Amino acid sequence: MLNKYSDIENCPIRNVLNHIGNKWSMLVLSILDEEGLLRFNEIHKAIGSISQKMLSTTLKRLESDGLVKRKVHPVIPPRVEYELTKRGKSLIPHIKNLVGWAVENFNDIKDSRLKFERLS
Amino acid sequence: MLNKYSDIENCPIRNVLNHIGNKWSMLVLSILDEEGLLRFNEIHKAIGSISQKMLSTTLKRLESDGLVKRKVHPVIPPRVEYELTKRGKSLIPHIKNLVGWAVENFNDIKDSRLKFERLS
DNA sequence: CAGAATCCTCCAAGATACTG
DNA sequence: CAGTATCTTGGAGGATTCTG
Repeated sequence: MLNKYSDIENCPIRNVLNHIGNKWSMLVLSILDEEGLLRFNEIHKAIGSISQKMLSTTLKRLESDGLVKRKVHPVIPPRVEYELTKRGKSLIPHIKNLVGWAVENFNDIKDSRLKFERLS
Repeated sequence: MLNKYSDIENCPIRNVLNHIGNKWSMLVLSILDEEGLLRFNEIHKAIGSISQKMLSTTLKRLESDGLVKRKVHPVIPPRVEYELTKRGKSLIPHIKNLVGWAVENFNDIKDSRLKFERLS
């Protein structure tokens, strides 16, 4: 370990992103927070642009981290429902704060980007 | 726009991740917050494992978003210093909250993962 | 309905070498 | 010292097909 920032396995900053910093995780968590209990296809329709494979992968990762609970009803056709766990719910406020910051600052950031491009 | 979650350009959730959800941005922001004004090579050494190219790319993106200020001193050899802007500083508390959550929950998450793997 | 399996594309990220 | 300029690659993500 070179220093306190370079230890990938145990650096909390790095680990945050490896858990929820991928393309779909925060979006799925936010939807489950807003909509509550949802079936696979309901989440699928809510996002619209996600593929079945990526939704499946994302849900599996969130389930393995204990952020989402998967309930299988043994009926035909299958009925599988997803909802946030207690741990998942505890993450929601932080996501909302981040989203709130992004909403507040997005226009200014877009302006900064335009200025930056004109100077390049 | 299919619904409120699927509009990639204007969805704040998606935009948060596109800005700071890449591999190095949050780490660089955190280091600049803790260490204050730093030269290019000082950041490079602080992280250790990042390549010059990725550090350059990351700093440029943060600068273009107005999160980091770049000061060039016209001397030889070159001296370039980086520090957080006001906007960059306003993001720090949210990052810290997220990191705090990750630190608190990381052991439990690792346990969940092990259990999940044993059942698969 | 809820996915698994397969194949494919593309780009973030890395390695290396060079420079004002 | 503080970067570019190229080249390369692993793997996230996507498209399509199949199934209990």
